Amino acid sequence: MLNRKNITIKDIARLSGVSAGTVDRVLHGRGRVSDDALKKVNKVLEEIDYKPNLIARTLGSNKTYRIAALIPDPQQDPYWAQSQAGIKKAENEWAHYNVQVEPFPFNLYDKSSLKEVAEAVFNAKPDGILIAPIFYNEILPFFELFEADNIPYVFFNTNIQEANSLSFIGQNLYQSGRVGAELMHLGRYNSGTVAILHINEDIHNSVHLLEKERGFREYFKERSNSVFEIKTLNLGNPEDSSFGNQLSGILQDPALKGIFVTTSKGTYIAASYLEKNKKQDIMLVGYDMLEENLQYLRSGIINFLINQNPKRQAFLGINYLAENLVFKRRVLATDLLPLEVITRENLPSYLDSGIH
Amino acid sequence: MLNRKNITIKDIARLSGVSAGTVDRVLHGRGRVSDDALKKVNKVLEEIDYKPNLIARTLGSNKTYRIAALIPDPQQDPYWAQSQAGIKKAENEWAHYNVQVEPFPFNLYDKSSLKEVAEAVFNAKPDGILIAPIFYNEILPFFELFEADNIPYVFFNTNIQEANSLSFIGQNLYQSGRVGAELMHLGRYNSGTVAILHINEDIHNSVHLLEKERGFREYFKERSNSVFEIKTLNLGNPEDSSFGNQLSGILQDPALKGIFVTTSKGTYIAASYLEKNKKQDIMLVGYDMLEENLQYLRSGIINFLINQNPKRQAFLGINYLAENLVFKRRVLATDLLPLEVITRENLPSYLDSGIH
DNA sequence: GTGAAAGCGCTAACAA
DNA sequence: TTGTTAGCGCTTTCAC
Repeated sequence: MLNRKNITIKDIARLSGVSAGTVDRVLHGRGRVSDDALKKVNKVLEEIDYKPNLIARTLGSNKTYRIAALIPDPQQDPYWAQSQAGIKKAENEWAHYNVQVEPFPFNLYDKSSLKEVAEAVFNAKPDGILIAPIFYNEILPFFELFEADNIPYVFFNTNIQEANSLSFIGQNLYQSGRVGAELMHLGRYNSGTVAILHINEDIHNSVHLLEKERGFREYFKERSNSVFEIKTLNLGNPEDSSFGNQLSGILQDPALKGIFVTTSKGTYIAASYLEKNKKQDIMLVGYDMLEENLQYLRSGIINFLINQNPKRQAFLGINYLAENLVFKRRVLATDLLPLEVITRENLPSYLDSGIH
Repeated sequence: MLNRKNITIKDIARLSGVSAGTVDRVLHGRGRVSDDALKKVNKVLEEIDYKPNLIARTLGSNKTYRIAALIPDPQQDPYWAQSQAGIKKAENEWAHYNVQVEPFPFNLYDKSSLKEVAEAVFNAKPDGILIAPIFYNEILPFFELFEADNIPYVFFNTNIQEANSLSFIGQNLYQSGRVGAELMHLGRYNSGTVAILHINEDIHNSVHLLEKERGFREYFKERSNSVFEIKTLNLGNPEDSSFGNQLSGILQDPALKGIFVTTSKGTYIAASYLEKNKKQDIMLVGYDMLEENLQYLRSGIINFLINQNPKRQAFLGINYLAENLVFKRRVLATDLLPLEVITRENLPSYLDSGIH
């Protein structure tokens, strides 16, 4: 266990015949440095393996970083509540490094709200921004503003390719649909009807849902030996009067063998209808570990949940921003999280482990 | 975004009318402090919410921590190679805090090797120890020694209840067997023979394997509607001449519908036999994302892998030790990781994500 | 027992 | 353009 002493700025200063202050200036490109000094320092830097002591750096600079979190109001949806939990967790872990996170919640059901709140974020001049950019048109104009101010921003949940985000954390939606199909395919049936349900009170993520549908359909297209008929149903707000009728309608189809629900809230809504109609033998595959979904998973109404891991997504989002700010570290451009399959039997292990 | 300045040791010193040094002595119980001073400081501490600045602490103390990692030789087994990868990852992350990890590999196939290496660990007087305590009798006597030296140790992979380890990271093996059974149950069959295969060249973990078997059997016992006959087969070293015969033997059973293999290496060995014998329709459920297993998962020979996540187990083990040493943080006593289900379709997402 | 003071490695303000 | 200096908050040594 050799304990080679680390190289410090002082060492570099001594070796290159300048002062620590000058070395600091060279290292950070701040301030005017003479060509001569620059050369001398760079020469030394090339020869040795200098790793700045980040602990000392944060202590010395004594700076606090403020991150703004622009996400849908957690109170409006359990899915987004989990995101918020991830943000809180990350904030706790970074508190040592003087990183603070301020939430800027917007109304999930009112696009203009995103605009207003984004405006507020911009005015707050944070050091970094975490965004769930679910309303494309509303958020788009702000990216230029953020970039003009040199404020790094990270996306999670939804990606916007055209923007210059520091990184994106989410899942491969197409592949997610394929996993849904695979799980459905595991059931005992090889023919009949399978329904894809978009229960979509928040219309924002229709692109999301279509990607999942595409993956789902393509999986079956590749398998000629299974002769499912795949139907898509777009259901709107569960409060609407037509909603119940439509849903009950398809449940009457005697050929119906399985349902793939593309949203997390939709999953337990569909489950409740299955239960009400005593449809025990229909495979139900849906999304996310919402409390309601877990109940139905335990009771066997839901067969599989695909975990989109909203908590971890947001957690990683803050992490990436913080690492970039504190450690000036270049971070992953795209982080696609694993498509976790939750079943009745492995559910307890997911709940027990501290990760989720 | 209120920026309440943090309370420092100086503040406490001023408020209680003593010096910073004395406050430090009180906080850490080091050194002799007069009753009077003790009272004054404690009074202030009770009234305010003091959170030590851990960054400053590590910088100030300028101490380096050495962690010894006592694990099977990674070169002998791909499973343990993954553990080592986790250790390396953790070491990198903690390098800032002057935490170093030194590997102490022992021979997986020679119990006495563990003894020797443990001896070497003890002599190295590390600040913390990560152990995969797979040979019970050999490692047991060392715990007293470690404790006498006040060296915290953390288990992963295998737990030893009687020892006073700081924590244990692993999985619930019984539940893991249940998940295996559940996945098997998802197949298209409801009757026939299902084989549990213990392919166990390293006899050490027989307890492990029996726990998995127990879970597997109990799952089916709870379901009277499925009439599988469950057979257990203990196979030894794949190099042995009898091995191939035994394995081929059960594959001849026309009633055989599925195989549950309880070890990671055993999984691809069983898969290779299925492939050789062109047994396409037999469900194969096994363990871990070894490269060989992934091939068979992709080609459809293996249906499911349960991920024991050796990399993450070891990673967390170092994390827990480091947090305990650096931050004096009390850590989770038992961390049972999620029982991740890997399928052909979600595999890419597991490989892409940086976690695994 | 206790306070003063130096130091951890880096940053940043200030003279020069 | 540069070196010096005074911190950041805590630990640790060393007189008293």
